[in-house]
Amino acid sequence: MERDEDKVFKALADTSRRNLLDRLRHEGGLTLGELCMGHDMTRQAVTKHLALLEAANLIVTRKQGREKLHYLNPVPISDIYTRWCGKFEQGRLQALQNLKQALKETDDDKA
Amino acid sequence: MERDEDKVFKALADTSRRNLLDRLRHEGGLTLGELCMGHDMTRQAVTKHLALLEAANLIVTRKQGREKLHYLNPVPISDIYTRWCGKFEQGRLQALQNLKQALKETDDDKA
DNA sequence: TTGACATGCAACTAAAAGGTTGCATATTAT
DNA sequence: ATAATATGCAACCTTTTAGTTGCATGTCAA
Repeated sequence: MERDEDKVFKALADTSRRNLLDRLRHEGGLTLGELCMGHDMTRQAVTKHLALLEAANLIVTRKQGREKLHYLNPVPISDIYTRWCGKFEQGRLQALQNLKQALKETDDDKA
Repeated sequence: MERDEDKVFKALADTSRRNLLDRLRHEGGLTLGELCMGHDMTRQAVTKHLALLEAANLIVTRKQGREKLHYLNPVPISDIYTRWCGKFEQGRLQALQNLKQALKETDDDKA
């Protein structure tokens, strides 16, 4: 079983895909052709990236005639953001405390 | 050139590594041996995961005798969290607006 | 209808990722 | 010293990923 969370993290792991998301965040409704411009890849490579992003529910598409329009769906990122990063944010102070303590003990060793 | 951001995203892309971070967030200073427990992998596999996490600066280590203690460093996640997710958070409403508009136009087509 | 345009699908290749086994090294305890 | 413990390093294997090329399909315009 592959969790959705995992799909999202994997989708975000590639620079090209993050760039695609950046562009769609800035301007929704771009076609495949438009998304291909300015990338050093073939159209098919971009298609695959978009497929992964769609599978992770990070983008949503709409067919209009022979064109396919792409929209960013920010919800999964927001979910990760609150659920996982938030979890880390809660543990952040504790973790920093651990680190500081560890460094302090290292100093004690030297002294 | 491989950016730090990329290392962090790639490090977060694996479930096992996220689990390791979870454990270190909950309890700092665990040794390699301790981190191996409860994982269906060899010690060497865990070592590799930890190496990636350390390269991404997500964990910090301290050598104590023959043991190696591991600590979560929450800073890079916090950076991503504010810089990249925050960027998306800013674009979130716009993106949702794009989506709603797109769906509306789809309805108009039907009507 | 015919040509041009936008996208879809499939087979293939190269490189990276995740994991293994085997052996080496360093530290602690007896 | 020696044995046990904790970790490090390297070669190797398998699967996944990122990309390619080639061809098919669907839509628009003349």
